[in-house]
Amino acid sequence: MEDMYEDGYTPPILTVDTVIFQIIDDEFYVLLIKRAADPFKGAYALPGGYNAIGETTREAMERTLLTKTGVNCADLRLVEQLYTFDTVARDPRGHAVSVTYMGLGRDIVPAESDKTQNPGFFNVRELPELAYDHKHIIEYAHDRIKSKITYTNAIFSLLPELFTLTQLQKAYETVFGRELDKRNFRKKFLSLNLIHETSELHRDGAHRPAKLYRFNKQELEALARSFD
Amino acid sequence: MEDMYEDGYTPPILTVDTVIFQIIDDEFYVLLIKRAADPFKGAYALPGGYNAIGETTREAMERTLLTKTGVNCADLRLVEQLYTFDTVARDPRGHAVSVTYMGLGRDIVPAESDKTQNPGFFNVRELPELAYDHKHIIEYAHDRIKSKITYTNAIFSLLPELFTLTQLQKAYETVFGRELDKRNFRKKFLSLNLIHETSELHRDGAHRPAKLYRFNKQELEALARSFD
DNA sequence: CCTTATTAGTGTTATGTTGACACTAAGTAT
DNA sequence: ATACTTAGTGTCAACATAACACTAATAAGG
Repeated sequence: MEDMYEDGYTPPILTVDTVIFQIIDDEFYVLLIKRAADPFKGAYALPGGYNAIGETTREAMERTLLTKTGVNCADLRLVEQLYTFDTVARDPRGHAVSVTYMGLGRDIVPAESDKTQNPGFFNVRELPELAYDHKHIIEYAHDRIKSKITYTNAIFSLLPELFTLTQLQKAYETVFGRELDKRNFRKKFLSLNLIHETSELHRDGAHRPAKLYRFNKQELEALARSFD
Repeated sequence: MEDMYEDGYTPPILTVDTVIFQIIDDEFYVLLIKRAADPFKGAYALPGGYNAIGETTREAMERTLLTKTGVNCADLRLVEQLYTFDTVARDPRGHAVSVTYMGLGRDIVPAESDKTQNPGFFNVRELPELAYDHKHIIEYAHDRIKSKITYTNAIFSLLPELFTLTQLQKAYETVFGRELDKRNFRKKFLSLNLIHETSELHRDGAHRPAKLYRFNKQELEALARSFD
């Protein structure tokens, strides 16, 4: 039992857990599953699972996300490792180590099927009871993205390719959970030179149409100045 | 071989690696060992090792640090997890996952003995050839602490309990690797209310003695405003 | 076509922060 | 007493932040 490796080394259990966020109707949502088995059977939890030998934690994350929620990691716009938690006793057999990831995207639709475990997006302001320390992990991820959008262009990952300045501001407000001043926001954000105006307009009802903008890059880049 | 766990799950190899920094003579140093065995026999590397079953990564870090360098984690002033690297092929038997930690302290002395592996502090500006991707991990850790001292009081961990403003400024300059303006530094840092003056003076040669200061807290706290 | 409703879009001012810059103060050594 | 060395201090200009209200452009409905 102990000599799987030649020198008698036995590693602990390794798992991954993933926090997928997206904005829906100007609210911030996180992807959860309902646990089908003990421990915490019937409770909600982050999608995750065991990290098998021979796969990277990133690969294990992509695999478990697809299996448990039907979400393809390639449809996410930004994925990054968050933190590694020792405190998650995922497995009744003993101590487990969980590497966590955060993923951001738009129009992500979990697939309901036999193999999936009732995946769905939940408003982060009204979370159900969560298994393990997953509430803590979600808060950690939320803090990370709040911080990240102040010194990078990470907000692109939550927006469509073409967007109005109002949509951009709303995305910030949704992540921050507070309102921002319209004129100050526009002045500051435009000075960062992360986006450029297009010739297209967004028509959306009985009012003046808004110019549509596009990010210069759809990859993460750090800002010269921080944003807030 | 595959059924150590009842359901056939076999975890990958789990290791920890630790980046210990301290300031010596106004230069920034990192703790390295000389590898006694292949792979990379004879090359320098971060202290680290296998994470056994039943211990947390933090416990594995403390254990391997003590074993390989004689440094007791309790003598460090600040320890935090950095990142988990999949890319460290520590083990020729295959893919390994390495959880890394950063530790900061002062007057840390590695112990030379049979069990230790030639531990010593190396100036981060003149590093020897390093095993694995440990150079990358050290740079990652260095970036982290550079950033951390701009929005927390983390610098306390590199200073003695009583210190002068000049020593404080030198500590920042050492971590940043660049010089700061004396008047602006003092004005800004004192406005953060992290430290208070004591009645003691530091006499150090044929010149005006300097007031000694003390941190209000010897624990990590975030700043209201960022510092730079 | 005119009115209304609705969101888009814009500038100024006061306050605070940053960054550049040079001299006096207090001690020791000779 | 003089020289030397590090400690300690203030101003000003440039820039960033935060508070704040009106006009512009369109669609819908009468």
